[in-house]
Amino acid sequence: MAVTKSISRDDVRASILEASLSLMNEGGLGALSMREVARRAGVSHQAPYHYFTDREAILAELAGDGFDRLYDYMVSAVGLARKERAEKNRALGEAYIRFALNNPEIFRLMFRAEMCDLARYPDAKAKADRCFQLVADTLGAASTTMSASDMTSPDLVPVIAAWSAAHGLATLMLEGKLGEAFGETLDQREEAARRILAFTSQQFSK
Amino acid sequence: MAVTKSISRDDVRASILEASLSLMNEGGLGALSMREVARRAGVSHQAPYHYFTDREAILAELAGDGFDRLYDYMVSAVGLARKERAEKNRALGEAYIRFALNNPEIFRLMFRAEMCDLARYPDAKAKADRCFQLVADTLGAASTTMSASDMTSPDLVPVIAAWSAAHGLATLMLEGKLGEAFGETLDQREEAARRILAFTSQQFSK
DNA sequence: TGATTAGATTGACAGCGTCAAGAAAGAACG
DNA sequence: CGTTCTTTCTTGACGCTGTCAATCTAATCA
Repeated sequence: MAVTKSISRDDVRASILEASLSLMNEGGLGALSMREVARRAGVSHQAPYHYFTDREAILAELAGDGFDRLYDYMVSAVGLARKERAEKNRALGEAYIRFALNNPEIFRLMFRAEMCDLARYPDAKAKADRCFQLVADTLGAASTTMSASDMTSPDLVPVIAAWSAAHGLATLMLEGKLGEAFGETLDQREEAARRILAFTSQQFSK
Repeated sequence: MAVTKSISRDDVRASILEASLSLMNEGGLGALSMREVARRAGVSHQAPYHYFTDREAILAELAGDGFDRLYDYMVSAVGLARKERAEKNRALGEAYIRFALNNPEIFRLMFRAEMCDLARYPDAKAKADRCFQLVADTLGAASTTMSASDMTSPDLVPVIAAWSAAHGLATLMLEGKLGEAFGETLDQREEAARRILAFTSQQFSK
């Protein structure tokens, strides 16, 4: 078995994903077309179909990567935070919003049901669930584990309430619904989000 | 001037909008194509361009209608609520979420920046601003008026925090991120949202 | 009536996602 | 070595999209 193939299978696959990502970040989700991806990756317009069954499969992979990165954001933020529960919660929310503001297109992709039906892509779904579990574990009380199928549990009400607050703020800022006076640079916007999130977590800390 | 024209200009315009709306509600935003709209409205594929400059103009009009209906939802809910401020706030949030769950596609359209750039459609923007103003006036303290360009005001922090909580809950439910165990029928989902919102508004009522 | 003009239609173009068939290149085996 | 088989990739095609351009229709006005 040759140690070095000139161009390995994985290389092509990686370059397709890389092209997809850069395309999405440059021109938004709408700019991500199979043909343009192929063009950027330097392959024929049909080659991506040998690695992904269809467009949605690429989106699912990108979304999965996004959830992995969101997980890292949150884990490291919570780890760095002071040990008080309120501080952990605030750090979690801040990380969530920081991720959204710094990766707007991926964040949109991750949270739009019609983009990729996660039920059809178990790998991506597992990565998403891992994030939600982290949110629930961090925000939730000492309660051991709560599966996603246990969402009706009353214990989850505060968790979902707090998660919603962070998610809504991220979404509204991302879509520019809070007015541009809210800040033009990324730093200003992050700072504004921090102020609002501080108020929210203070209220939620009874 | 004839009182009855067989088919008036406004009729065609209205039927185009109606076709767009039903198409969107049936197959989602992705199913809304200019050509299919024209087909449904019974006109040539180019006729819509005599009434709307492009696809985005139709979306802007639909979004504007959506903001009008959201406004009505909220005004009537707040009017019916008991007169305590906390009750008004809860009613506002409930109306917001009820609108989202009952009009998912329009709600998505209204809050996705890339769908239609409201800056380019002043009419729709005015209708959106009217909604946001109502939210601010209802949630906000006695403070008189706060323009959208005054978003940096500290007075708005609690307003945005509460709005974010409702918007995030609506979004997460709409996109199925809270698990299907959360309720399959619309009534179940509305009831679940009510529970969570009750918790949130309780926390925000100090 | 005939001229003008606004409204609506048909036709064309480039781009899209994806199915289908064929080419190219490498491995397996006589 | 030649032959066959399999995996990898390309080319070509189809029907769809949004939109520009030119044409046709029908109503208005002199």
